[in-house]
Amino acid sequence: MTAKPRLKMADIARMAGVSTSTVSRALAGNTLIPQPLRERIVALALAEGYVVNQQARGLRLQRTQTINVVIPLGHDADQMISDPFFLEMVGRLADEITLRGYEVLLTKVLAPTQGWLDRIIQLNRSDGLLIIGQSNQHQALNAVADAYGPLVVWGGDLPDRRYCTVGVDNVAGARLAVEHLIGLGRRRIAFLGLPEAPEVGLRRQGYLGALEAGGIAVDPALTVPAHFSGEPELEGIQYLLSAGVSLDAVFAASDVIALGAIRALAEAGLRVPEDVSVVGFDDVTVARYSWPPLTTIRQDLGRGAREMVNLLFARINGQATDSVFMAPELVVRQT
Amino acid sequence: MTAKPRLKMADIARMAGVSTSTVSRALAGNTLIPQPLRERIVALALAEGYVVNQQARGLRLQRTQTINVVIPLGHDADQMISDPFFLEMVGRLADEITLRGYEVLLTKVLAPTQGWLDRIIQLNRSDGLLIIGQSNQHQALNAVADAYGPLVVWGGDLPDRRYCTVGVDNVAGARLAVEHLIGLGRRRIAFLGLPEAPEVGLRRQGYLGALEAGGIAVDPALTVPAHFSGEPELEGIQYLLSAGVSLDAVFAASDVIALGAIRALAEAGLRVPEDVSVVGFDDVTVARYSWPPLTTIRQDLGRGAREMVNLLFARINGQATDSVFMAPELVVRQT
DNA sequence: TTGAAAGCGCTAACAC
DNA sequence: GTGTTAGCGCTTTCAA
Repeated sequence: MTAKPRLKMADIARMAGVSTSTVSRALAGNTLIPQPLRERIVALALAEGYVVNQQARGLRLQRTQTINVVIPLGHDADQMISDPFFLEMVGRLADEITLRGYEVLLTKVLAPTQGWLDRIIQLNRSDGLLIIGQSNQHQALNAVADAYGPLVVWGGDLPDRRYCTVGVDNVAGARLAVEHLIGLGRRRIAFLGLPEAPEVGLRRQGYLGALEAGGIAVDPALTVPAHFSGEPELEGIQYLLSAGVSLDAVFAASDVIALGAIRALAEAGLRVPEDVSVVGFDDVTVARYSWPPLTTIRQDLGRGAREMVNLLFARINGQATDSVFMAPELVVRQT
Repeated sequence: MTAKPRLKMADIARMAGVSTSTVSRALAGNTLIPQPLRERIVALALAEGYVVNQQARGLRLQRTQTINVVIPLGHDADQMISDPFFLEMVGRLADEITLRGYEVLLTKVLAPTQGWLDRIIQLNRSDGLLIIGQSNQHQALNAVADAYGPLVVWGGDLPDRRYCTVGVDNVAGARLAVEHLIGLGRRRIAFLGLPEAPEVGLRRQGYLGALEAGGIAVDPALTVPAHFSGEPELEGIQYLLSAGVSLDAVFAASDVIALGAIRALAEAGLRVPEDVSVVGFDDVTVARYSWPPLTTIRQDLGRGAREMVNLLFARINGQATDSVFMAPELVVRQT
């Protein structure tokens, strides 16, 4: 293995018998350089496998051609992003960013500490920030948004929000879900999810609103704080069942929680949807693959990612942008 | 929104009444600077929210403190990485890389063209490459590995492989799966997967080997090229069923394909596992959440990611490394 | 049309 | 101990 030294622009310049200025201009497609020479230099670079060093270029130009996708993990103690929703979002964002000729820097912030956002910005590693989920960092986001423009957040519409946000109308989505369950004749509807997470909190608001509108009294025993991912959501339902709480429906704050619940119900000998109806939230890919296929509230991830990236690039160009909250959609499948 | 100018080291130096050299040394924890002064400078930087500009630092130091996670998409026409296996791998790698104080640059290569790997290297955006999946780039990887050290690939053990690889013994895994099915008394075992993908090809080898060892004649009609992700895998099984091919078991090259198959079987009125047994490959998170829970071949993603990152850092430090192929494990659940 | 030279923000060899 | 200075690889102003 002979580590061959990397080429620099000066090498190409020497080979071509011109200065680095000329190479730089030629590679940038500058029409000051006559086309034949330009093409000769471009061909030479290609043949030698030379590409401009982005680190040096970035320092000079004061930009990085990179977007930082950040996942703050304030609630989730476990180190992993295991929720497929986050993972799919990362994939979609990466597609959109790549499409625009930018690179993706992926950052997970395990325990957001004072100044974490400032730090990321000062590091000068990206031209803009895409934050997936507000976690428990609503105030930190507000504080930074006043002084730093190129920032777009995926999340819910919280009061006093001053940062540009893309998301779904969580309250409306939850209402859709619970109204559907009520329409099915269900009355004992459990809510599974950690309400401290902003979006889950909004979904719980929608749940409570729909119950009230349906004339159903809220039973606090039917709310179980389930984690966003991992195994613990199994325990949520198991806890309810072992406590002897009767229920005929479950509204879960995420599809993963819903799938866990279905499994726990099945293990307890309850049939879905005959004995208990279940509705999830997200319409993650696996919701379609589970059996029975999961009824859920669809968030259009593809569109969400596109909106986020569009807004971010607008903001990078100094434009002001509004937030976008998309209408959620009930996808009735078989649970 | 007042875009406040970013601080540079010179600003901190002025505030502290010292030179930038001193600040640089202090921030680096250099003991040449007396501890009180060092602490004063560190405190000042913290108070001002100053962090060293990584772009400038990287140029000077000739390193980026960044690992490039690359996903070559040679087979899959669709732009998305939708297979949860890839997505989970990205998450795990990100965890391991972050743990070591490095950043993650995520790159998807949609249609790998001549010289794509050289280009990534010449871009100088990372200190090492982690390639997820060989796709159809075995030769390109071999070619580059001779001259570029810090490169580790997730994939199968192909002949003539010269690059450092981490993966699972795909042949053994497939054998495990098919032996299990044979042990269940199954004889008409279908194989679902695109054999052009290297790992799938190896899994098919194991499938054929196990059939032979079990004294079962191979029926070519039972091999259906199913895509790695997306909906098309549904069609695979549907095609078989509509063609009137009888089968009593399915070995799928991935869990996603297996889940699609289960759904197609259910829609055709066939019960899993009563009428048809199904075994997947990967043990992706959702394999546990599906109902019935999927029997599958487990690849230890956590360990795999750890091995890849460890090997990569060893190689960054100039060490030679061996490849690692882990023993797969049959996880018997209910299909 | 092309090249020389300055400078992006940082680190470290060298001088004091 | 601390500061001066050179230079990492590039782009672009300025001069020719």
